[in-house]
Amino acid sequence: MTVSADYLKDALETLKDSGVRITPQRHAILEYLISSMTHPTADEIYKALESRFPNMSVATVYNNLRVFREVGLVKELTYGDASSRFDFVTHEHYHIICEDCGKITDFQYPGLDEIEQFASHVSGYQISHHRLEVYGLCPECANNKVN
Amino acid sequence: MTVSADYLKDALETLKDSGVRITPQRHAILEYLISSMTHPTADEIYKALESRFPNMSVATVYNNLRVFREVGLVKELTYGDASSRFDFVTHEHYHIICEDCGKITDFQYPGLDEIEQFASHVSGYQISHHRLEVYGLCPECANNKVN
DNA sequence: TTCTAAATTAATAATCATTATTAATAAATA
DNA sequence: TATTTATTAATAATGATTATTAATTTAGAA
Repeated sequence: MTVSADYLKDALETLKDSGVRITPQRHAILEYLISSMTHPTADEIYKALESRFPNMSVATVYNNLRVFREVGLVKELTYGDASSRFDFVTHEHYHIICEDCGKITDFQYPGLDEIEQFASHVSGYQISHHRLEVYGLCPECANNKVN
Repeated sequence: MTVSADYLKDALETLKDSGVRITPQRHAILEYLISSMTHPTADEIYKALESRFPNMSVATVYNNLRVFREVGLVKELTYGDASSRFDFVTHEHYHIICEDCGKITDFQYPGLDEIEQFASHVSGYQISHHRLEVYGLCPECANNKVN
């Protein structure tokens, strides 16, 4: 079983291999992304690290999230709302999003390759990947609705 | 087989039933959404109607797209890029998006209810709907890559 | 028809996430 | 050590979308 520490170790390795310098800011952003399971926005990361890096700029967070995206360490999630969320890439998974509180829950589901093949067949596209999200009410919010 | 004219007729009916006034601007925006198969942005709609409505404001386009969304006539599509795209709602379908030119092609695929049930089961969420997109290269762009 | 209230529009200002710019700093390498 | 390069921080700029507000249009009552 891979734990957080290993994810971080592997991520730093990936950066090193890609010729990207490992700065204290990058280390902290990565650490936060891995430890928090909340798919945070850039601003949330910024605020979370404010006490440790009082001088860090929001732009630095954005810049490094872009760097991480480019080397494949994070995925940018864009839903209808204002800002992007960032997800540390571990294994393939999908998201269930609560329409009330915005919480994002991971789940795995196998075998959607079939859809890609079908799409390729009917459209003539060369498929590279797909994106799937499920929307609904999380148990807490569903419960609140009842009361 | 339902044709464009019928879609428009039904859409106007929906507006009427919802107590939403049918203004010339709304008529034109709807007409454009239905006729163009390009999933346009608000700005594209604005520019397309500029000659017929020289005084129309961009805000009017946004306002009315929101009204249409609220009565269920259009869906707002948010991808990674800058601006939302708007899709007139006819039958359920999915999108294949070209990663090169941004073209959006519709396709239909049955029976993804199973995923919703699975997601509900593992997460405890009350599922309302899902969203799926497939990404790749359209035939034209794939061809250009070769040359 | 005329009057009144409500809805809609147009113009414009405001907001807010993200990106660009640039000077200062830190790190890698010669 | 000297020099080049990457990175940061601060800030300005951008651009999509929303809010505000006054003017206009429409629907329905009198």
